[in-house]
Amino acid sequence: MAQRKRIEAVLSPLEEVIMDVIWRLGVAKAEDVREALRATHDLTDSTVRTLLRRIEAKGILEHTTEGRTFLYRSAVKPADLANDAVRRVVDRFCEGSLSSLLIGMAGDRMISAEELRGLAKEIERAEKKSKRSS
Amino acid sequence: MAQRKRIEAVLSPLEEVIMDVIWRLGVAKAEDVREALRATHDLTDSTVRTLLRRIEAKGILEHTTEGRTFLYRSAVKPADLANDAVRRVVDRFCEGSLSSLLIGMAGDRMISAEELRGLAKEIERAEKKSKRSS
DNA sequence: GTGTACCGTTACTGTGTGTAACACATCGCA
DNA sequence: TGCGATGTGTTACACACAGTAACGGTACAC
Repeated sequence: MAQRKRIEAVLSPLEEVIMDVIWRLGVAKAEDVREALRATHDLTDSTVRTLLRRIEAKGILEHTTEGRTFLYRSAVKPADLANDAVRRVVDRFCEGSLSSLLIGMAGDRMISAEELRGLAKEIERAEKKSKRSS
Repeated sequence: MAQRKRIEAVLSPLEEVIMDVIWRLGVAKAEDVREALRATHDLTDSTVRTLLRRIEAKGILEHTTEGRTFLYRSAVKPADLANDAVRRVVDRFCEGSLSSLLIGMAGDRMISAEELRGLAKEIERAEKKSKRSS
């Protein structure tokens, strides 16, 4: 598995909404984003562009150009952001122990013993496959 | 297991530091907190009190009085905060699926298949115990 | 009754976020 | 070749929140 990118940047709520659009579309120009959000957020073209630029400055987006038009795409996977966010949570509240967090989530019915076993199996399969191919 | 409290409030970095102190001490008055942080944060009495009041306003702290003195204690467990934080992350980045998050963390070497199995066992034990006692 | 310990009110500064106007460049077409 | 449309960059403003704290009131202890 490729070495994951470590992400410190935190996205503001609206920036996250924009990233959702990008992840859904894969590639998008400013106007695409604006269009996708029209129903929920009535932003001007200018606003959307500012947001896109800010997100890019944080290293979460990148763009290429097609003619004069910027094509934005995500520089990171959503799972990467999730991972780092969880890592921060674990470090802060669980003395770095992911286990204690999971146990808490089980008590909270967010996950069950069966699910964990299923995941373990799945992870092993993935590990074996990557070992064979390396 | 008692019904967990659902927490929306987000703590600022410094507020989190203060909560760390409270969790460690169990109960603390303003001066205790100030003392505990003296090495790392040189805050005035006034500042500490403002922070304590703000955290209490968020529902994370509560206090009783002993004479004229406020005794602060946490209204929530650290694990509860962690849980809600993770829930937010999962909702935002993993379409609500905790499994996909865990798989990502496995790829990231934050957790292994063996650990998941161990946790599954532990959780089952905890579940059985709580069933017997109910 | 005065100093001291404790709390409440108020507020200032800096930074981040949402929002956008306006200016500049370029392309296609009349 | 000049003009509207399209696309981007610069700059900025209002608001909220975080960190910080001064100041003023109240009550207890001696």
